[in-house]
Amino acid sequence: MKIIRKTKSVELLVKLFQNSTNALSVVELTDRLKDEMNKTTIYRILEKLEQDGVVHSFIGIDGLKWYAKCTACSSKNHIDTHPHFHCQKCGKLDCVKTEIHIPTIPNRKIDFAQIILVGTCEKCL
Amino acid sequence: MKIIRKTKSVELLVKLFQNSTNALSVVELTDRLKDEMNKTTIYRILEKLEQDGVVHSFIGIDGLKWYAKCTACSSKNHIDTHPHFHCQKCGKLDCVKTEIHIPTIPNRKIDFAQIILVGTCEKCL
DNA sequence: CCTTTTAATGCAACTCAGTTGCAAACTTAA
DNA sequence: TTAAGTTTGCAACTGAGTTGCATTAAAAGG
Repeated sequence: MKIIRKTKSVELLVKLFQNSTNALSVVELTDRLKDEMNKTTIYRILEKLEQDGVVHSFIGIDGLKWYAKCTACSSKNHIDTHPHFHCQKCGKLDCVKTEIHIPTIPNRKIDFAQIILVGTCEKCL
Repeated sequence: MKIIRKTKSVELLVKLFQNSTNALSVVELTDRLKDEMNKTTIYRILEKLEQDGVVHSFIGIDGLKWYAKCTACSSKNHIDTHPHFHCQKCGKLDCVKTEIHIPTIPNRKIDFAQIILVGTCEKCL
């Protein structure tokens, strides 16, 4: 079992997610951390953090890769079923706790659902 | 009101969507039509077809742009609320008619939801 | 404390989807 | 038939994400 080593870079990234209620795109991260570490490093650490169940990722409606901290995930069981909310005005993206019921579909097996709610957030209303 | 001109390229693309029950990625289209037309043309025509309510687009969980024919859309009212089903085995992606109820979220305005159901399709089961 | 092994990082170059500018070809209208 | 407007192709570009390889840093073993 290969556990991620807590290097400076890893701790810096983890802290960023802990201090943030919303999701972060890799693009934003590489920009904010461009003086601290290389973008390749960021991509690699995020990949490991996801494997370890620290963060989860998804592709936004902008086509970018977004990461957000997990609250109840493990390396084996990623609960990605919660929806994400994308504000079209400020561009912020966060996880929402609201559960959405996914109906079964005849003759198909649904493993998980990726749900992105698009609209206007609290601040921008 | 600028209506799309029905050139050979446009008709070819429209026919492809009419004969297909599932969604088509631009990548697949540019490959299938590489002898008929340029990829720039494909991107431009799809953009216009979407404006006219002939097709609708979305970003798949693969990060690629997918298009599918509309059944009840107009240039003004795109009903993108229906979910899409992505088969992880064969990679096919299609529209499903199953309606999914989107609950309201306090202090937020939801314009639309992008829902991608990921699993195994009829054929691959 | 020093050497060996292993893992983490940076850099540059690359891939690939999607975009843009411009010139050539084709339509339409006068 | 000419002039104006549209569509297309081509080439070059953009930008997110990836890969290979050399370098550096950290753990392990004496």
